[in-house]
Amino acid sequence: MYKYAEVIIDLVSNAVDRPFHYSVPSAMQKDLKPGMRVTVPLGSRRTQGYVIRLLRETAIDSLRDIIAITDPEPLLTPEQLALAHWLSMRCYCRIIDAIHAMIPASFRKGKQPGVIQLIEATPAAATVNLDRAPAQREALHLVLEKGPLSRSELARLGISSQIIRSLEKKDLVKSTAGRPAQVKKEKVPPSTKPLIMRNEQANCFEQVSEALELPQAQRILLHGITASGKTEIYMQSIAHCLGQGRTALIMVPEIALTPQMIEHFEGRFPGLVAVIHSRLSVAEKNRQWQTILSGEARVVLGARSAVFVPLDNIGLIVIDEEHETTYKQEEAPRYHTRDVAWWRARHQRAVLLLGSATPSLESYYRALEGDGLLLSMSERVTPTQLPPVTIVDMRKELKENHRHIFSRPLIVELTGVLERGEQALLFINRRGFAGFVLCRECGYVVRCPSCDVSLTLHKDRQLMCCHYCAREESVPLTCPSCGGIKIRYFSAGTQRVEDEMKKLFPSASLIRMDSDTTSSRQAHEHFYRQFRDHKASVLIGTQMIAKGFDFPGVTLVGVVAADTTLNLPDFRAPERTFQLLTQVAGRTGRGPRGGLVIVQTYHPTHYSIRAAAGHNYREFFDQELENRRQLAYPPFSDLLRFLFRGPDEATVFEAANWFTGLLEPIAGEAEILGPAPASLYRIKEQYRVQTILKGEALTRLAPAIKKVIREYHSHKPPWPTRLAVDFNPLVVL
DNA sequence: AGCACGCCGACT
DNA sequence: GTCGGCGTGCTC
Repeated sequence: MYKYAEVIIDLVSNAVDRPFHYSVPSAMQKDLKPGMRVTVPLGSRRTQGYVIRLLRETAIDSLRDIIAITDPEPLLTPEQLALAHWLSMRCYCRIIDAIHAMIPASFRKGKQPGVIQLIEATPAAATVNLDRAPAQREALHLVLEKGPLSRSELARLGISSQIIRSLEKKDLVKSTAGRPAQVKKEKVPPSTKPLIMRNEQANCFEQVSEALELPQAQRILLHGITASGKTEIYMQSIAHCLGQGRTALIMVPEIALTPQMIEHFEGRFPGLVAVIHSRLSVAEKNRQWQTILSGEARVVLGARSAVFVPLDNIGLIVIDEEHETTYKQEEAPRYHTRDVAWWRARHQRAVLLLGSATPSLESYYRALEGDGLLLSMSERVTPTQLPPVTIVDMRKELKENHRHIFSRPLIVELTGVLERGEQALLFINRRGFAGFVLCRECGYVVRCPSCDVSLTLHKDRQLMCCHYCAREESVPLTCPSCGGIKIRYFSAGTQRVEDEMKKLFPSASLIRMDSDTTSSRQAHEHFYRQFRDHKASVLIGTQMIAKGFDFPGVTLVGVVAADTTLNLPDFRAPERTFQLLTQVAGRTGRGPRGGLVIVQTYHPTHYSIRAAAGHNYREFFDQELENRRQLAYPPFSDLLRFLFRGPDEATVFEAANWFTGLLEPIAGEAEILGPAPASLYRIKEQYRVQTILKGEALTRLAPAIKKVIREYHSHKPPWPTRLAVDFNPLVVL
């Protein structure tokens, strides 16, 4: 018998980030299982905790008893417990942070929904004589007749909970965890049939099927250009996997999880799909979770957080658009969905299928090196060509005295599109009107007083807005520095593009989509429909229009300023630019009239832009890989970022220096960069200083690093400086 | 995270 | 003399 339990306290604090041992009262020993939630004494009060392990013995002498078991069933599966431990080592997070990532927040407060107590008769009930307790006899009779009943059902039949308790005491009934009957969905989307695949597609599917038949975990990268039919391969692979009696987990970027997308899957696998994402209501999330726990759901479709769902017997994990940055969680636990998925694939001997038109450098390099399978598709499903891309050199435009934010070629093409009644997308990766406001006489730039960035002009509200802390200031009429009146607005945003469109083409109907106009999912849906139904001819937007807008009516895509992303001081800027341009370019040329892409840039010869224009992933990859090799950046190394932030500049540096000193003796071959001010040195009144550890296979250092982090947190007096640790961060700003 | 313990200022 | 301020330290 296990007399002791290892418990993780449900408090988000570094001070209790370690297992605590408790003794299990003998009455509880038969019920307590790992993964269960319990009430335990801690100091002078009670807290919730999670049992991570049962123990036969312990070296701790001052043991206290577990007070109670919270739910009838474990909240965490054995796989999730193992995964939580791995996550805490990999992401340097508290174990409780890892645990919280696996359980919906609504489950954690109060009782576990979807699980109810069912009252069931014990074998002893058949022979017992209850003549002197008629109420109990009647209750027992009902339970024997009608099988397990919930307390509420018994209450409806006139059996009080007092009676049930008496029967429990006599061991004539016992309560077990059960689930209420399923609520059936009213609407079932029309079912869809598998499509006939092209040769190339069928070939890729064949290879995935073969991998599914193998007994070991397999890693496959499916590199297919936009519209090459990756989704159909996913669908048929899922079907194959279900045919083996296994389940499938499908990850998509949050933004792709539209009602159309969900219907698509539900239509193909009616009654088998559970959908998990952050915007579900509490009740809906509970319902979806329940279908997973009960085994009713065989396919789980979800965004990032769904990678932790307690789905058993997984045969296939798909990560669609695997390069997307939304797969990285930017708060603790700072995991990458791809890494967690690969862990689970290995654990369950499943196939991990990564799909993308522009794979991350890490994934493509890994596949090229022979770690896993690389499948490629270079043809579109419909026999349309990839659109020709014209690069416009904005320096030349300027030299020839054309100062407009739209180059002459773009104006010509826009005119044509509007005359022919076609549609255009205008992409600009900045919201607002102007990126910064500058005095032409003294060069003064209006900056946010709390953050280390310039303010963005929002002309509609006549305000300047900080895109980091949302602070708003009025627009100065005269320069606050020199009193000059020659104020200019630099680098255009979506509002400016809208303004200029209205001036140039007053009769054109426009839609602007950015986080200012399109904050809710409903707004997103609304604009999507409007544009699809040709209620507007030009759609102006940020990143959010780069994905999922597959309209045959679109014959022109204009990238107003390709340099916005390229100029970010981040080593992944070229990769992000290439991905974005490729994605935007893929929005056109889907109809019979073909399409055209115009990219405006001040860096017309940059390889990211040239390769995107030539639809040549390999050209981009080879060049970028060489750069990464030179600088020993990923995939040739791992990065570990320690970000210190706090309100006092000197203290933040002091903390960072002290911590970095602790790191030196354990760094080994790894290189220590910093401490240095982060590119965004100040956000919301907080100074930010970072130290970056760069080296091959940093995971080997994990235990030692974990110790250093521990020491930092236990140092007295505690630093008022917060430390965030990020393994292989995607953005280093 | 919370809560007790502890060691210094202004009060019924 | 005590009540209570919040810095410091601990919780199986």
